[in-house]
Amino acid sequence: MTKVLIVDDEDTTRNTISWYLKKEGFQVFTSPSGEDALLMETSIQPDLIVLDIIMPGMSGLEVARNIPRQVPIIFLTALGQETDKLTGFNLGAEDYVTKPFSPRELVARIKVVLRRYGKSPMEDHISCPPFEINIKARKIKVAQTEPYLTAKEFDLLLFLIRNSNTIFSREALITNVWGYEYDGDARVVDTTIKRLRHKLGAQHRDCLKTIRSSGYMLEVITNE
Amino acid sequence: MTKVLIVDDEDTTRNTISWYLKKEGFQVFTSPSGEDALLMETSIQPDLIVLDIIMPGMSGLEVARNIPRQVPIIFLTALGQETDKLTGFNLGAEDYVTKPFSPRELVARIKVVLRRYGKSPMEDHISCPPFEINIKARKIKVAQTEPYLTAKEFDLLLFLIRNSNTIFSREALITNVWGYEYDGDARVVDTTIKRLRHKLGAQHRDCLKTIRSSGYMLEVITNE
DNA sequence: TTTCTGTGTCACAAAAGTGTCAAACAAGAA
DNA sequence: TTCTTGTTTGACACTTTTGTGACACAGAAA
Repeated sequence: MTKVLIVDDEDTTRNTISWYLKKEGFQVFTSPSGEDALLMETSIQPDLIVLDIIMPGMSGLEVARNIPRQVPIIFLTALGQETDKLTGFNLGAEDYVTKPFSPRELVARIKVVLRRYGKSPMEDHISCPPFEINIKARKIKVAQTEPYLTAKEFDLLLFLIRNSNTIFSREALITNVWGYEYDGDARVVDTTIKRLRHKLGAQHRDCLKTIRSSGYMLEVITNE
Repeated sequence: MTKVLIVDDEDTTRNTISWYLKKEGFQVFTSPSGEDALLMETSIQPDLIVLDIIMPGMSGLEVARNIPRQVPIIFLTALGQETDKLTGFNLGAEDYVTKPFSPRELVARIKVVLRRYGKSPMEDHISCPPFEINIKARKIKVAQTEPYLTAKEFDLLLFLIRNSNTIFSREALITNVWGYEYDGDARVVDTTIKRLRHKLGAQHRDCLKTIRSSGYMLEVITNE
């Protein structure tokens, strides 16, 4: 699974790119600030970073300077900031995209850079009986049925499937599925789990285990 | 099991951080004062310390200065104490978090620092015949069976397995399993042991030895 | 605009876990 | 044996945690 981290202070930009990349089967992480991005970088270890240069607080260039690891970066920049371009390439930038840009173009460039780095193409299908997930289409098949899941439901289930047979506290699920900055009641998880169980039907609702006073877990049969 | 020591004079701060960390599977110790913290540090040998700078009595910086061992420290500081920041980094601070802070952010930073130090939050499997413990799923296998254990039962058994063939007094078990702050009858241990024995069944209930007027011990065969 | 869908919050009911207690019981000392 | 001390156990009350339906609200769609 190829991980891409998007750093930009504008919500719309983040969301747009994120949406297009998810559709292509990437695992997407976003951060609205350079400071947070640095933290996330270490823990996520993304395969590529899309980095806005102009941000309040720490600039994209500073972020790039402070990343210890060698990771390809694509900078987003306003029209005609030629000096930045030079600095950026010195910092190991792989590419530049000038705002405003077409998301499709950005996705294409991301793919090019990843290919250059020998990253395997993104996964687009996961099989984890009884689940079959088509990531690009964001569709899930359980045994014969193909229940309709909303965005959050899908994300949560996908995360649990990727990490099956592991307990996650509500907090952990919040940070992994709802995201870093989400601040709200952790019991949304309960509600979403409930909705998922309902949609999975009597047959498979039991895959979603409650581990009392610890959290939730997706249990699937492992044939060791 | 990764140990984190939290030092802060405010009860709420201590408790909040503690709660979030425990949810993530860390073993948490807390201290309301710098003096105590120093004592605890030597006996506990935590993997990371979260240290408030401003405290009555000994300040966080002094504490840091007096810790002989090399251990990563994350300082908590009030907004804009820039001078402190410098001093702290000289004392080997790994990170700074400015109060007020989001607990989720702090947890994320703690994980980053621990990763940098090559510590992961949890091991995931223990084998100690006839016991097999899957920590990620909080499941325990005894010979063929897989008895359902409640949270406390699991914690107690896990502790005893980790420290098998060692006698613990009820008080010791209370502080290690129930936690420092627990104040209640130490005889809960008796009840929990009883419930465990019941669930282990006739085959293995004898692993849980009673050492009259000393405490309890888990006895397993060691083949040296 | 109005309508519809997805998402989060809340309050309450139901379920499950935990601690306390007292009586019955065992071990060891005198 | 008998006494004393410490342990086992079941019952019960109480607390915590979870499930669920109803509702509010925002943003997309019509």
